[in-house]
Amino acid sequence: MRLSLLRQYVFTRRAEALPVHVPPRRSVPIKATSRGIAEPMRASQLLISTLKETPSDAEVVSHQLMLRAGFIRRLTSGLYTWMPLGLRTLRKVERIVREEMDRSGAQEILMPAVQPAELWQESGRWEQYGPELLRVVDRHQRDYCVGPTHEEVVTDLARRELNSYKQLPANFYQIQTKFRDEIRPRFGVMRSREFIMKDAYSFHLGEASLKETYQVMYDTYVRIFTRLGLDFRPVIADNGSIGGEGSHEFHVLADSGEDAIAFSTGSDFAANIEKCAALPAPLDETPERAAATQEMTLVDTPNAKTIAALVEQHGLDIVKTVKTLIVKAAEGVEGGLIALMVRGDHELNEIKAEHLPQVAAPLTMASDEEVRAAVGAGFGSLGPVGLKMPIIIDRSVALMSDFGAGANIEGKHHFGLNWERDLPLPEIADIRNVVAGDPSPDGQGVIDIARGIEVGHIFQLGTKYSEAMNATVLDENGKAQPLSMGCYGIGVTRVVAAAIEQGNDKGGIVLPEAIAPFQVAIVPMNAHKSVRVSETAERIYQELTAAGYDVLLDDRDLRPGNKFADGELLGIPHRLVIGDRGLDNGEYEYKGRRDAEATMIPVDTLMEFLVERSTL
RNA sequence: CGGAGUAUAGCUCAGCUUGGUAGAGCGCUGCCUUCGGGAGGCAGAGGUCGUAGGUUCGAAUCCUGCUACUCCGACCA
Repeated sequence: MRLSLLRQYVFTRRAEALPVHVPPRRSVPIKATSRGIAEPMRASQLLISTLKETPSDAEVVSHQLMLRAGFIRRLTSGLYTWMPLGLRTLRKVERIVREEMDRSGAQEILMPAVQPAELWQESGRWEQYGPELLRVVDRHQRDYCVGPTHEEVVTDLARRELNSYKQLPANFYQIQTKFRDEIRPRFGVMRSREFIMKDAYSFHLGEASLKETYQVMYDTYVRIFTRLGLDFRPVIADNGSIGGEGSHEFHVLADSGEDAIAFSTGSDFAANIEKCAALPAPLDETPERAAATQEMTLVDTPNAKTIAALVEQHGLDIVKTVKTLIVKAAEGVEGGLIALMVRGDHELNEIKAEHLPQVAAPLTMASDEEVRAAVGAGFGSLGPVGLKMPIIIDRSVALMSDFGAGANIEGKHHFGLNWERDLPLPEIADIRNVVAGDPSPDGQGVIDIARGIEVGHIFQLGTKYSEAMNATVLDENGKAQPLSMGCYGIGVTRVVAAAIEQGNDKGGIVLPEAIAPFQVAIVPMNAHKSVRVSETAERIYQELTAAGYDVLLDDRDLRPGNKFADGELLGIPHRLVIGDRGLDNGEYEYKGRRDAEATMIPVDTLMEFLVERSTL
């Protein structure tokens, strides 16, 4: 179509659609700063929908504050509108991600959000993925899904476009809306159904090249999260069925995080607790079982149904007690049940347990009735002695001596138990969560536990998709070889929530300068009366904007208290108050978002002062 | 999917037990006053009480179905 025709068409359509409403001309034109953010910048022209009260359905701080600050509004469960203020922050996150991805040599593309079922059938995930995959049917009754991830599409792209080893390695990324039909969306944008993700996919001939790019992406992620101003940690993750060492998660540290991560106080080691190996004993203890010193006794413990009660009522050291948990066994195990034992002060790691071949996946605890039918006693009286089912004990349980356990008789426990004397030593496995103080699996230092929000994940996929979808290139010998793949994700929308989860106080949001909706808020005092104030505020605003700062001029007709409160709630790092009082002394008032007190700064030092205080 | 709960004004909630025709605070509109930490006064707008049915002379209130949302659990890069 000729451009002139197109113009005419567009013009006509526009004229039809918008015949009446002509938006008022802005007094200052919209423009782009050096950061590329187009700015409405005058508060009176911006939708600043702040709430004084906390909406009742928001559970975590970041969600509460994002609603109160007018960053987001909920449409329905798991779906959110990004309001002007929130979008500014989101765009800044995207921008940093994009800049660093580009710097790493990755190429940006944009794939469709809606994907044909055929590709997913080819990879086998149409069946595997389950109800989290939102499936839709078009008018021709063809099946599609709304993409939760893009391995299939990108592998399809690669098999069409990549033919030769000479085109490799290649890394493609996009920043795009995904949809996962989460069973239970929660915490606002932290676990929503629709979200924005940066996902990258690299293609290689051979492992070495993959590992090289993987390392580049690891370094790129460190740069990204550092620039975002977040307290984060790369954490070893498990590759599951694919195997290998090639997976890291990036976690933002926050108490409300959904994941527990174990890290060493003596090295860089960090792992998701789900996957962190638990060594049998602390380093300063002998990893051998102490000799038996007590006789096995049968004790009446009618009121001791829990470990805590047992310890309380019978003076047992908690590390001399064991928990016996009965779960459904994998098919083929006689009786259908299996017992798992961990020390009284430890917790079963359900992921590890589920991976045991004898245990049914998903892990299912046996009901009280099932246990009574099989054992003759209920929860609280279970133990290994005479138990007629397979038993698997944790490594640390194997090292116990003189310990107490339920006797499989209602209201009775055995004390003074010893393996290989009173009962045979069962199969041993690592089935517990590591706890603070455990030795680090890398042999250096001890484990400490922190909570984290997973904001990034990098992964060496290998040839899983390329083989399933027949994506090959010719190598130097003219032979077709399957592509090795890596994939690298960052939850962009989740990053915003995580940043707020990490940065907040009574006043509201405290964002790093790199991603705050504005860097500087200018609050003129009494601007409607003092021409001097309003003109000065206007001038500073122009100067700072020209200098590349992202500035909000709060020209709203509100009382100062409202503006101060809003500025804090929004998390704007720098605040300048322009008032007659200060101007009489040749000063502006400055307050950093984290500062307890405001400081007066001489008018002519403003620029240097801001440069010094700015973290960008 | 299992368990629990909620649904009344834009937001936070009261009213429901014991049925009698709709309330508060905040927010919003106008006017006045005020202007350095979410001011004050006056006047207003705004609700088919989630929805469908039932009981009743009469239902926000009692009963039943449905829907939406929230929380706990199982699930999950």
